[in-house]
Amino acid sequence: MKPERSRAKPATILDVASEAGVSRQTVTRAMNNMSGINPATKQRVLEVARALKYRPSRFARGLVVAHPLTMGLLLDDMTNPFYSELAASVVSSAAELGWNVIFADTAHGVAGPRPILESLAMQVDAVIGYLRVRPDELDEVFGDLPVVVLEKAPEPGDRSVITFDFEPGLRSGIAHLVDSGRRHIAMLDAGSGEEPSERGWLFEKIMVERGLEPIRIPGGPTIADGVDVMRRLLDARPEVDAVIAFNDLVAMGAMKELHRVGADIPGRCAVLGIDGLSIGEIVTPELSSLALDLRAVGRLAVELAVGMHGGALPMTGPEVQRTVSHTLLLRATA
Amino acid sequence: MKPERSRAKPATILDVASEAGVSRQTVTRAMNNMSGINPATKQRVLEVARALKYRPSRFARGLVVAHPLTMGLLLDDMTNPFYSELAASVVSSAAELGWNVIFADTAHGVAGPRPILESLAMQVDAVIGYLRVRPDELDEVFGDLPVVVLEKAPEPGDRSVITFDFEPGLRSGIAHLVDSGRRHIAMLDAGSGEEPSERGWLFEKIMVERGLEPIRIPGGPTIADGVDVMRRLLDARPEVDAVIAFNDLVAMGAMKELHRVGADIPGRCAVLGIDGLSIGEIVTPELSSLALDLRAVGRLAVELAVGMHGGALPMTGPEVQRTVSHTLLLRATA
DNA sequence: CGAGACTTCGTGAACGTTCACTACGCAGAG
DNA sequence: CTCTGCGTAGTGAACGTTCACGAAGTCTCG
Repeated sequence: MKPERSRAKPATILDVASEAGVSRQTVTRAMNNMSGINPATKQRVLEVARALKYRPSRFARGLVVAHPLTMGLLLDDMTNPFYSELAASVVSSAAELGWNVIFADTAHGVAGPRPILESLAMQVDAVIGYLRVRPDELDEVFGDLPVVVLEKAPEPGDRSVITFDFEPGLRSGIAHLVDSGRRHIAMLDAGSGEEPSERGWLFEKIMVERGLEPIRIPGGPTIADGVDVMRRLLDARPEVDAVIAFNDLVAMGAMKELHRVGADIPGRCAVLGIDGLSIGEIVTPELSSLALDLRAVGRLAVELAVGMHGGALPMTGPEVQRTVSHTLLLRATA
Repeated sequence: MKPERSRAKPATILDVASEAGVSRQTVTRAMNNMSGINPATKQRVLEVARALKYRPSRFARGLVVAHPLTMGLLLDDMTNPFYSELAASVVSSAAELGWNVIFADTAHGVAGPRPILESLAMQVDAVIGYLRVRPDELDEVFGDLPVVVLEKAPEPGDRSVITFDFEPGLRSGIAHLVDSGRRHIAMLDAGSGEEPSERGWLFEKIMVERGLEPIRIPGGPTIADGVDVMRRLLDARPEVDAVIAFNDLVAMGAMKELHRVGADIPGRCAVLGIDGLSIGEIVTPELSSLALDLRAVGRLAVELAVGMHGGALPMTGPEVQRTVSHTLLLRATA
């Protein structure tokens, strides 16, 4: 009464072959329904395969046939709509090129980002992601893997980087607010601590250029932070008549607070988000925003990564560094 | 002036070995920084490896060492927050168990879902997903792979299924609306065509049981559909004082329309969504909903799939069929 | 000076599959 | 009766890596 290898080893092609009384090659022919096999044998082999729960090893197969290419996508928090819209774009762009996408979410990592990175590096042929690690650490982990880093200022000798240049968008956003009569414009920022983010100091720079006072309130990047920072702003500077938020989530938090105190949007205070998420349409009034074309960003990232993988593009240098900027998406809050 | 194998074949461990004047094993030792190697040789090997752009084949390695397990996740549209919240949960639950997750988005498939399914089946060790295909087709594509199907009514002999039982949630939702004095409750449905969805006919059943008229308007599942169907409802049945929407997106669309016509929520008309998405918090007033614990669903799906893979659970039958239901999440619209 | 012990490195085998080729049996044509 | 061709099936080799083992060389110490 032996346990017939209950949970020992998964069946191999040889197990199937001997059980069905044929050779490896015949099993292969049956499994991949190739020509040159008698329908009766094919049937029999298939039945044996099923009985033995045989599944061809993807590793052994990958060794022999053309490898299925796989992209690693590294995101901070998939729950955030910004990242999920980006992810959707990357997945579909990659699919069009015949690549798979494997995900890693650094926010929910069990033991910090580093192990996640290491394990991802083993599994994939290229990486796209929000990588907030030093360049040398990048080399250490990924070696010569193609890597596209998102939203990072390019430095000479850097890997492929897609930079988000907030300046043109911010400039046109502020211009629009000023043109519509706003004079007390505040930025709901989310740098690290009291430090301004890049968006924060660009805002200050542009405002100063225009001879306007740059009101900048530090906070966090979530909806709740938006509520909080807007409340503080209203207390400290009741004269504000427009806010630009660190992102759309913060903007929607700010809108919630404005609604709570009964302030009309955009009458009493205009609101301008950053990101241009599609969920900006679900709030009332619909959120105006400095929009990034996330579909285009995802597609660009995939094209760069695939290009580097194929050797059409170098792994580093200006040729693989791109800049994208925002366009003013006017809906109803500004 | 030969092109030194510019784009011919990627370097193998043997190329590195001969170039560095050592053996395979020494290269292995250097790459996986194992003990028993002279630091100087290790350094040299590493340099050669880098120069040749050598990357160990994950297939060859997977053949020898313990396989990294991979989960396939099949979703309709990652852009939809419902799916992305679910995806985030699956990714993190899987990561905790040491599994990778590879994504497929059937909405953006190039040649229909079938090829996507086929290619996924080759790549993964288990599948979780919204699979709207016939059971026999499932067998055909996935064979004996563990498969967890989401949101499907269980049938005898079925594979693993996580059923969403809308009845308890709907019952308590309707009870709450009635208790707060609503009498003209409508369902903003999104079945196929004029046909009621499961949520639709359950709504009708419960309403009839209570002796109330079940008003059900067919529509679609998006925000825009919500706007549209609410407008039609307001035209046809101005007396409605509460709506239950097919999902949160439709509910938010309905809220937009109510805002547009200046109707107070929940004063003039209560709104109850289904799903309990976290983005329900960004609208004003915050959306009440029949909430599904998506983190729990994701975790459950992963546990079932991993259990089936490991042999702890059968591949089919009642032991791997679960039912989850909604809880009434009261925020501000009902 | 020789016996061990340790350090460093190399060799055969194995993982599971597919490709290219060969072998067999049998039909019909010459 | 032999030759050719076709349908079917099997065999050696290869893919690129790691594991288990063994073989040198160096060092230590009696």
